[in-house]
Amino acid sequence: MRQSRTDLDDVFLALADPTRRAILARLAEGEACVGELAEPHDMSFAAISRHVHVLERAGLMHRSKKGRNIVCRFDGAPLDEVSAWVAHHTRLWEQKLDALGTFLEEQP
Amino acid sequence: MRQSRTDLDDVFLALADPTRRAILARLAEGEACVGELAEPHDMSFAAISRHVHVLERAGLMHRSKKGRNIVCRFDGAPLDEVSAWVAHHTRLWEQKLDALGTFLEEQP
DNA sequence: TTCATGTTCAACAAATATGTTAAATATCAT
DNA sequence: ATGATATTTAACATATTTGTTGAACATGAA
Repeated sequence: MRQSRTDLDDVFLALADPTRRAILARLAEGEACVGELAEPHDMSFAAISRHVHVLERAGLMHRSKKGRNIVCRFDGAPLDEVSAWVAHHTRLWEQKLDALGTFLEEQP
Repeated sequence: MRQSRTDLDDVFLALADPTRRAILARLAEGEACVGELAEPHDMSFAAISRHVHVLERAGLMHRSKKGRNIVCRFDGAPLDEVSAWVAHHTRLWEQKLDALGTFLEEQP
């Protein structure tokens, strides 16, 4: 029944969880392996591993093997789409508000 | 087990659905009642009504009664938080990339 | 080889999301 | 009052998320 997920769906969905945003915040500071990402969280390793997959599905990070670690690297590219969506709609809204204000001012 | 939802969770979650983004896009053009919002969607009225509630919970729109209609109005305020989060992390990431580039250039 | 480490995967449980239909509620028009 | 219109709510089904634990796998070290 559900429409297939778009890229933007995946990105917004990935960002809609505080643990995942924390992981991304950590990765924005520099690369880290899954173990390091898990460390600050009171949650099983496996759970973090899955959060990492959700972030990867959204394109917000990439993994690469390095010895027995998996190194994770932030990728901000999908955030551009988010920015664009938000900016576009914010602008539309503000224009409508301005138009309304002008209209009200012009009324006697 | 689940941590309580934050404002940002609600906003991102609300945005993570194409139907809801379409509703918001429509509202950014100007206010509309629930029936008008439902019209373009091949989905039951009740389903749209619930999407509207999700958007309202996120603070992205407000409802007010007008006769037998419920008028919905866009509110872009929560998008500022989204913008701020995205901008902050994009900036961090770019700084790290720049720093890495500089480091690589300085290597023999 | 053997053992510890880092990570994923499978199986499961509980919570949440998403949609449906039908009944309930409120308002406007006759 | 009666009936049509606009919206919500309840009851239900299904799918998805999110977490847990324990087994599986790959790699590096002894």
